[in-house]
Amino acid sequence: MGKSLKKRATIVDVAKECGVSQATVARVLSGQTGIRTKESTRKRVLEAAKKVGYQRNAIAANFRLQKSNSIAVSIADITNPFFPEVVKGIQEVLREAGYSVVQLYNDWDPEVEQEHFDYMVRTCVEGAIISPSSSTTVFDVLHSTPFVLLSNSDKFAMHDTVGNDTRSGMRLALERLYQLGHRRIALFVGGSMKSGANWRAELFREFHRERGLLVEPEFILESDYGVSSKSSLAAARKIMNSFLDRQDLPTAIFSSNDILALATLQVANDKGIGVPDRLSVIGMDGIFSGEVSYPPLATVQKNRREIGRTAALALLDKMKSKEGEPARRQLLSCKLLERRSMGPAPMASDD
Amino acid sequence: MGKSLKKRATIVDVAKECGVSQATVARVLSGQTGIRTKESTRKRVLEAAKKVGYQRNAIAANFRLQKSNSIAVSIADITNPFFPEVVKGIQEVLREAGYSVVQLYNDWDPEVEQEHFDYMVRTCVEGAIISPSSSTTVFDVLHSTPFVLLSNSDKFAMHDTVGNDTRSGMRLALERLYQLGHRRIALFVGGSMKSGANWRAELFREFHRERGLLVEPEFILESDYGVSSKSSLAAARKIMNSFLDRQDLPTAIFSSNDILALATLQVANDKGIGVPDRLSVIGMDGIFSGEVSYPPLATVQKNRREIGRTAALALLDKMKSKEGEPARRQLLSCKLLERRSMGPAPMASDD
DNA sequence: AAACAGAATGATAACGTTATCAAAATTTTG
DNA sequence: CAAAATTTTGATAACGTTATCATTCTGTTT
Repeated sequence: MGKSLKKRATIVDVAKECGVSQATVARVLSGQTGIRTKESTRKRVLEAAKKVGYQRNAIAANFRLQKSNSIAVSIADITNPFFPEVVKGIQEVLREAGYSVVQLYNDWDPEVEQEHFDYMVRTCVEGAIISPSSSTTVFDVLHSTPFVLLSNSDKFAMHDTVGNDTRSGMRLALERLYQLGHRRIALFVGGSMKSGANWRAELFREFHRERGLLVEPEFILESDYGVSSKSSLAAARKIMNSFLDRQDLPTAIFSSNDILALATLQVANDKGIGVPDRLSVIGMDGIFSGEVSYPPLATVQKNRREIGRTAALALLDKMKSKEGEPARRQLLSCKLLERRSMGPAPMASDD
Repeated sequence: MGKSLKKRATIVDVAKECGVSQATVARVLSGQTGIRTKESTRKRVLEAAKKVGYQRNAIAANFRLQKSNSIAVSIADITNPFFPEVVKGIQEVLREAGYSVVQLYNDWDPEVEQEHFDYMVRTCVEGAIISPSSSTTVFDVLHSTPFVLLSNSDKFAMHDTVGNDTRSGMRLALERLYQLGHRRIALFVGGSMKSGANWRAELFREFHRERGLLVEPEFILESDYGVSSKSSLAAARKIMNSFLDRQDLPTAIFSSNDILALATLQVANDKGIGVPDRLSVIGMDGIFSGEVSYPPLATVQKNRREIGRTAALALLDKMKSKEGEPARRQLLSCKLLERRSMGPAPMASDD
């Protein structure tokens, strides 16, 4: 406000400076290709622009062109270690395509999320990439704004989505554990979307059924998903603290995300339960902390950057496409990262 | 593009719908307080707006008002675990103040950074919070855009800065180590800004001088700061792998950031060097990974969210202030977080 | 040198909102 | 009940850019 901003130069100023019409100046400076201008005037204009310190007013240009040149990314919480890498992937692609990216964080609050949707419409973002705060998020406000969801839930099948094939990823881990001789496996899930936990438990039971194993109900553990990694960690630690006291421990624990697995590792270390000698621990996501834990955390890795890139490309696609095309769903495959927290099952009699 | 966006409704449409002038509609819908409108027409307008699905066109409004309502945050890399929390703090404050935040990542590339500065001017951001990519970053382009730097370097003394009092933080750690009986301490610094390493080494020597200890030159270790946490970790691990093989190990290692310390922990674990029994390890920053390492990492904690909040408040301040006020420098104090990777120095004769 | 084609330039109208001022409607006052 | 005071409305001009069309300036051809 108070700044003595001596009115930034406009094309009119440039035009006056070098004695041509503003139309000519606009032609030269609009950054368009394939405009015809005499080389000599072109030069004069560029010099004059430099002299008066002209900088294109993007607001005015956007207004005239009726477009914002910006795309919104709506996620719950940038401090969740899953997201930064995703955002980076998104940025890479969208910057390349000439868009600027506005990020909106809703802290898992559906109301804030809806406000953000309103904001997107108001600011005329040309598209959005959204990680829904819950499985019941409604996107009505965005009826004329193209968007892509970061999700692998069936609930959003009517929209374009990009997600990880966590089902296959989970199978990958379970099968490898089985192959390593593990027969007593526990499942540790976080309950961010209540529904999410269910399919995991289902798949877990299915896996056991297929192999004629029976599932010990007590081996399906659930932890509240906190609003931050810190609180998730604390909640998970608490559950593991009581679980790992039992006599008949499983030989392996598969966790639906790395935070849960890291909590498990910590508690195991504290209780002197050797990992992986007595207990194998596998997580899911591939966050950085898993690289520096002890032992380093085996995990089902999601390629987060690729998710971001794929989502961005999908959005650009959608923005170009006609309305009424069927929803496209992309599931990226996960990769099992066998780090030292997993190993062969201990001999049954050893204990 | 292809979307059949049946021309979104404008105030003109609303005006037609309820038979008043667009001026009246604007008065009702501009969201301004203290405008005088008859309650009955006010209601009519609001109803009509709802009916035609009016959403204020923020681009047009911003254009008219000659302001963007947005603020830029320029940082190197959002996947650096230091930043997300800072950004969160910034967002909290700026959202509250009614601004939207555009984030720009330059991946430590000064050229990209300069492009981002140009972008800020073009898009008329009303302010910027910048974590300089190097100590030689030039801010000339931003002469009429208020900005605040995230830095504690003297190099930027002419600008408003918000940073951590890392000097005091480092002393805090060293003094505590001394108090715990450590006399053979090593310093492990990362060389992001070459200059940064120097003051740390200087302070390290000063600390020893004050206590009549002599500094073993080989106890000052330097690691290249990678472009990502991953590469930083690898580089640090390599250095520690050879350093920790020596016979006369220090009893403690202070690292200038948590990544270096976590690498140290890992290598120590691998080599069977007990932490903290034989070696105390302290890091700096307080990133999440330090909570899940083994043992949990003692660290000089920077309150990253508070840094963000403080920077945002400082920027809002600066935006309101007249030009020509002296640069304000805020250094937030750090806190020593004594987790289990640090402990009393081992008895000299024990080994 | 006249006629033409083609390139370069200029004048002007949008884009949707807000702000200013004048006009109309309403209420208050003598 | 008229005049004044006040509230409420309407007409209109910006904001800086781009796009359209008309115009002027080139250079080429007969």
